[in-house]
Amino acid sequence: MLKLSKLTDYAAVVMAQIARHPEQSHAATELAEKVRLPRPTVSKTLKMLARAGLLTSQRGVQGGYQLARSASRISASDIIAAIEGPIAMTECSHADGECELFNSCGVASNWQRVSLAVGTLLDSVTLAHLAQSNPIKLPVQLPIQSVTLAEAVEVEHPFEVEKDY
Amino acid sequence: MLKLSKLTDYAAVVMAQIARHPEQSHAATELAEKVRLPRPTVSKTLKMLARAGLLTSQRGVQGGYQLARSASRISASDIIAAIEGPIAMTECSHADGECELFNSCGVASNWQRVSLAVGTLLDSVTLAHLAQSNPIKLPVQLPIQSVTLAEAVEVEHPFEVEKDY
DNA sequence: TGTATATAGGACTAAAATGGTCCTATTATG
DNA sequence: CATAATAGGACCATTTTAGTCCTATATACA
Repeated sequence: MLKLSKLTDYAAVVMAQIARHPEQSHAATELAEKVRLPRPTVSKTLKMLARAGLLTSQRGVQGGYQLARSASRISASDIIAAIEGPIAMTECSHADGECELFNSCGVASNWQRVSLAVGTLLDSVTLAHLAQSNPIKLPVQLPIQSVTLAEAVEVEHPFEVEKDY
Repeated sequence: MLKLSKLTDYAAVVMAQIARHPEQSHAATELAEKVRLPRPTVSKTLKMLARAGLLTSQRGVQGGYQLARSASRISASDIIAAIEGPIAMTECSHADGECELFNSCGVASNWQRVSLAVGTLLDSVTLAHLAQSNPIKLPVQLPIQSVTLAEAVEVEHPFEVEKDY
């Protein structure tokens, strides 16, 4: 499914909620009510987001959470990474690969490129985008051009993958 | 992590192996040795791929698996979907949403757009791309322009998300 | 026609990840 | 000093995933 975890989903919802009132401080209890999710769970995601540096926190009376920077400077991948760790589609996607099958694999480097492309895409989506509840539908030019991929035409010749069709 | 399951990873490796010799039929045992993975597991993924229509199978002596269509007509999302089901980043990404929080959520429609964009990206990557073991690094223009997203500039004004920064 | 070689389908188990709750600090306000 | 908030982490139940294995079915060919 290539699915985000529920907690990541909650995180996005909560972040969006905060982004809509960035000037004030938001307590876990308040946010839980707003997004209609159990308080302990909301609290847990808030802690994770704060530890990742996306939220600042204030303890004590009148405390709570605020965005650490503007919503347009927080990306979807920031939020995902805060909850699930770095975005990597495969085991070997991250640099310090310890997959002993790396050599016999044959697709590793290309999966890494795909992973990179997905990462770039998710970088380009901001919390400001997500928080907008009544979106204007405008095409957005994504900076995918910077991601390199093998060219299909070149592949087919050496391996003759097209022959059987 | 937004990670693919191991089986999906195996599936990609096995498909790539087959794609490199598309004219011949490949038995599970042979493929398992080539990719150095346990036979039952490889067998399982092959069955899934066949059931999804990406491979054709032949039983009996001299039987085995072949690509159902050319490698350039099989996409990464085909492979992912064969193992993990349809690509959907969030619970509510697929049409028949039954998330009771949909209304209070506030980010649903935009996550759906992001999910769509990731799907489009994965559609544009073919097995021919993946199978190429020594990739030529060429920029590829992805058809992401067709995916609509909320415009950040428009978001910031109504909710004043930029004010606090 | 029988035997060997394949895949098909699904049951089953063990291990890991996830979701969710709760408890005990710590910090800040007034 | 009491109250209200976050910090950190322990803990458990549930679900998902990985992996194996068994039985049935189909095909080739001697």
